[in-house]
Amino acid sequence: MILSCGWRFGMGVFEELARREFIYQVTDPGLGKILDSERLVFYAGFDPTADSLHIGNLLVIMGMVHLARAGHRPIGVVGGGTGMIGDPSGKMHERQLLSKDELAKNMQGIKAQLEHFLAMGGKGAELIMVNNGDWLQKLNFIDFLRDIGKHFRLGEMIARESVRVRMASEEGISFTEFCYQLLQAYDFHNLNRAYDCRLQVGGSDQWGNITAGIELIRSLGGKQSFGLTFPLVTTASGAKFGKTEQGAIWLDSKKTTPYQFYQYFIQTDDRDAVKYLKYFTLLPLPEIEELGALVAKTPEKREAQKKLAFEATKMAHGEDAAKLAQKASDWLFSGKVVVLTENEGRYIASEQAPSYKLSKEELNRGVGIVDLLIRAGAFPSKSEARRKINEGAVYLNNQRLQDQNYLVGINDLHKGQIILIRTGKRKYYLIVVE
RNA sequence: GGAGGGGUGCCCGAGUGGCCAAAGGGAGCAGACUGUAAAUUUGCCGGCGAUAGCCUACGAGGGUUCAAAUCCUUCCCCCUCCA
Repeated sequence: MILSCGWRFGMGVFEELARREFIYQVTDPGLGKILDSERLVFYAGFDPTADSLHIGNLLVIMGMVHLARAGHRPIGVVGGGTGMIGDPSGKMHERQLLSKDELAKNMQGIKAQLEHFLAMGGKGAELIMVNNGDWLQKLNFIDFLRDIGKHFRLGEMIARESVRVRMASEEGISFTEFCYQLLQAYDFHNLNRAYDCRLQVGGSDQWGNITAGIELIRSLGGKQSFGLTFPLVTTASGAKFGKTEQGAIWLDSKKTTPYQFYQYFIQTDDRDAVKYLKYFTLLPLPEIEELGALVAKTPEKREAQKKLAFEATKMAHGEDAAKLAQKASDWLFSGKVVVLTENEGRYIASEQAPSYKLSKEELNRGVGIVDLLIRAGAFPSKSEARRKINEGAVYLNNQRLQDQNYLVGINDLHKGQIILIRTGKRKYYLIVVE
């Protein structure tokens, strides 16, 4: 469907999203038309448990980017109120209340990241950032029951997928969690009142909460509002997307360096490459199709993965950082590097890859390989390090090292001032000597 | 409030007095093969330690016993039914 609204080569944003496989469910098939003919205010919610988002949030972020590019105004909602209630089902640990300072800090971090992504998407409408604690904490229970609770039917609330699954599960569901949908519905209603926000987007697990909001708005006499959910990002091999042994891949370069970010994406399964290009880059679809053809024809060249890694890193960290990450990766994975020159090593270490500083004196004395592996962060315990050495998983300057008692010394320092440690096939650690 | 069932390692789950650091599966890591892919296959998978061994662990505390994940007791939490 080609609509005449001018701003996207004739393709409406909904169509674009659809072709990029962003659309999982829509509350009203007419949404596409409205998105192409009106400027809407829309929102997505984020958990303020950390001062950074991670790539599990990336699809929602990119969805916002597409919408914002098309002229729709984004609101980022941080769950400072709902986050306080949280999910109490995990037995021991009651959800910690975030302090005001923490919350403010986390919200600030998330806001900056969203703004960054929106800016990378080109000029779009300015982001509004709000904390739902601002209104949720003011609520009075009796008023809430009378004004809001009245509009909810228990049958519907219980029938919701998220609730039903939990009720059927062994651990059940607490009243608090059960009420979550009310609060999120109230958020939407509140944003609808305050900003004329008429669209909520989110992950597919948010469907029930979103529709609850839409119904509440309607019951309270608001204009028609909409919901749109994005699919769950999966990996072809069944692993969780965005999880590594070190934990989540964060968007904050202090938590996950651009090099690590780049590495995560370059390791993408062939079967996922095209999908991720559509999701996580702004490359035009025809270009993505071409890359897809290359995956089919010459998969060993990994062109799609390289492009994906570069573009995704660029979105998250900017073009300069993406180039640095790419260069560092090229060096390390060229297959030729036995010993890095000082310049290369310093460059990689300072910019990107995990590195560890060692003094010259200490190196003169010699450092046990097991200790060094732990200090460099390669393994969490000596047992683990020893085990891996025995398995042949440890490489010193790209030479397999199988002597647990090996003392790393000054002789391991060729050309430059760098010692290259690798564990497994692709995890590098640089030891920088000074 | 009553009756019954349950809480085991990252997750699922077996184990009802010693042979249990705890079967099996999943996830993860590593070796082989490869393309920084997948599939396959092999190994590892609480910590310290070269081995022996030691320490920490089966919801939390206390107890019985030479010996407890397993028995007793108190407490906490979850599920189902009844009130």
